[in-house]
Amino acid sequence: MGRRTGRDVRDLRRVSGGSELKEQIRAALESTLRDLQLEPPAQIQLDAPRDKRHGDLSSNVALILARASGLNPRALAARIVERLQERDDCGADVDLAGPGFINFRVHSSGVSAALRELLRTGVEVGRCDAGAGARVQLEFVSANPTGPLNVVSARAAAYGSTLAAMLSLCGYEVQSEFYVNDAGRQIELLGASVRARLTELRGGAQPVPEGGYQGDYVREIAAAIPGADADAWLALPDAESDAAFGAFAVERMVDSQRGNLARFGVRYDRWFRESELHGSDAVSEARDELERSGYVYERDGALFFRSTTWNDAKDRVLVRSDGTPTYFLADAAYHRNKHDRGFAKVINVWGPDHHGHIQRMQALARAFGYPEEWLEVVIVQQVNLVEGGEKVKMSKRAGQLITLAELMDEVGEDVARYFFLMRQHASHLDFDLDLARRQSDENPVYYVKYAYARICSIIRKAASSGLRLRAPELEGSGLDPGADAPLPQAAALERLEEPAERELVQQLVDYPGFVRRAAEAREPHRLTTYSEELARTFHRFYHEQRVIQEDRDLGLARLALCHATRRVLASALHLMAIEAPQSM
RNA sequence: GCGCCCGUAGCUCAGCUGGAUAGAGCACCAGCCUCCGGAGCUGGGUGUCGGAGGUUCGAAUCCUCUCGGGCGUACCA
Repeated sequence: MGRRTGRDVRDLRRVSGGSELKEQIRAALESTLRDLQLEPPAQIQLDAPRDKRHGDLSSNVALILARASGLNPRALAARIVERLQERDDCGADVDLAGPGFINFRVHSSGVSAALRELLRTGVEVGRCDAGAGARVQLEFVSANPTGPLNVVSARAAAYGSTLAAMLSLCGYEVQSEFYVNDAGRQIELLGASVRARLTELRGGAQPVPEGGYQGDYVREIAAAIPGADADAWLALPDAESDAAFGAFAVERMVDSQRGNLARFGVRYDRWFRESELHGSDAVSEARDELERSGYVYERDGALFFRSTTWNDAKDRVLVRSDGTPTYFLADAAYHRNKHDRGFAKVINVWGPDHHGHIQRMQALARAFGYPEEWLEVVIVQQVNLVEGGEKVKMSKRAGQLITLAELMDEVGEDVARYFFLMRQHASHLDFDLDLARRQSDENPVYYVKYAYARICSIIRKAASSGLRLRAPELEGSGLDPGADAPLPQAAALERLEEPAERELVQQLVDYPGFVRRAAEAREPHRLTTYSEELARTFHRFYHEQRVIQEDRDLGLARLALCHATRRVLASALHLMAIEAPQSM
């Protein structure tokens, strides 16, 4: 898989992203520009304006080309509009507005054709081939197996799993991975802590070591050790004993983390053990390769990596003066391993405490000779739980952590996922526990779910009064797939002319491109915004127009609109791993 | 000190990689159920987009500086 330049990506977008309608207008516009002896810009901007009065699509070409053409933007736009109006291949009414925008109001035949296209695309709305099968690895959470998952890990889990689903829908071959740090000093400490608690359980007295783990879960682990094993491990010399207890504890913790993540709707393609690297030659190979690269030197008996070559604040230690490898070297080996596995791109989702590590990691990738865009690091910012208007104090040492499991017990999986996804990942998140607990209209998750349930209800109701459409994706869903009535022809859908209907159609048609842009920007939170807006438009449509009514053709057209909305909402909720309820 | 992130309505935040009069929710007020689900809809008002420069037809968005807040800055992981 070769490097993909920005240009390649743009070209792909044009092929796969835009609706036919948009491409038709784009083509007409390009051709008009050539008629006027103007070179069309590399990428003609043609977007839906915020304000509906400006039409369905709007282009800024006149503003862009004004300088080159020697005309002021408005005059140039006027000439372009004039030419466009003479053509009949545009499928839209054209007019000039503002400082030189060219606005298109798509004919209703075009709108209905777009809707029909969406309804015909099969079960997977929003699927496109922007990724062209490129292999992407997405690593997220990767919390140490030394304690339960906290809320930042939970946020990263919601973020990462949703992004993975989005990329996958956009044609990338995604592998999700959890890196388990099951080696090193922290594991020894965990083992020693468990051993201390076990001794305590047996009536002895042994303090938890300096810097060890204090939480109750350590006692629980100790209590779960089979007696015979415990006897044997206690008899070992200290270092080996710690290691034995540590290994047991790690397995317990990983199982628990895996279980909680699964409950949270997150499953990984692979759980990668750091110990796997140490057990093979991977670590020493990474070290050798770095030494060959020449970006390595020895000082004070330790081996340093010259990461300052790539703007890191200081050089980093690879091997300590006592001869033991650092976590950083293991990480080097890990990323080398990722590269060897053939990923075209690797995305690491890290917590806020790791943002200082980005430079050195990028430096490593550079030293290994990987392309600049190969490694992408995303930081998911911290989470404040807010209750009664105040931040909940969380102290790791006192064991007063709110865990993912507790959060799910408290507010439910769907609410938790949605709340974590509501905010941009780079922003600190205030998680309002009071609001999250409320199962009411104030809680935005239910707003979206309610819209979905309402649509399902309408579909049921319509079927019982003889109004039904063929909708194969509803097989086995409990909703009537209505095998007898085919999808209305575009002509029938043309009757969807009310403002609420047109707006709904346009939001629906925009969905595939929206998902793709959100995926490429690594911003899954946009799905929540989109879902809420779509739900709002649907509710308005529902209040303004009746689906089930005398005029059967109009009823079928509106029912088709309901089906399309249902599919898109289902897709968005599915990407977020949130249940779409048929009733609530 | 250095680095990263964030400053948008009273509060919590959107703003889809530069577009037209900056938008939602919450909170407050007033309306809407003989009718497909009222967990809904409709109206009512809020802004020096932290500040100052710059880039250009056009800036919340890009660049520089600056002021606040947060986090990070281990031969820990």
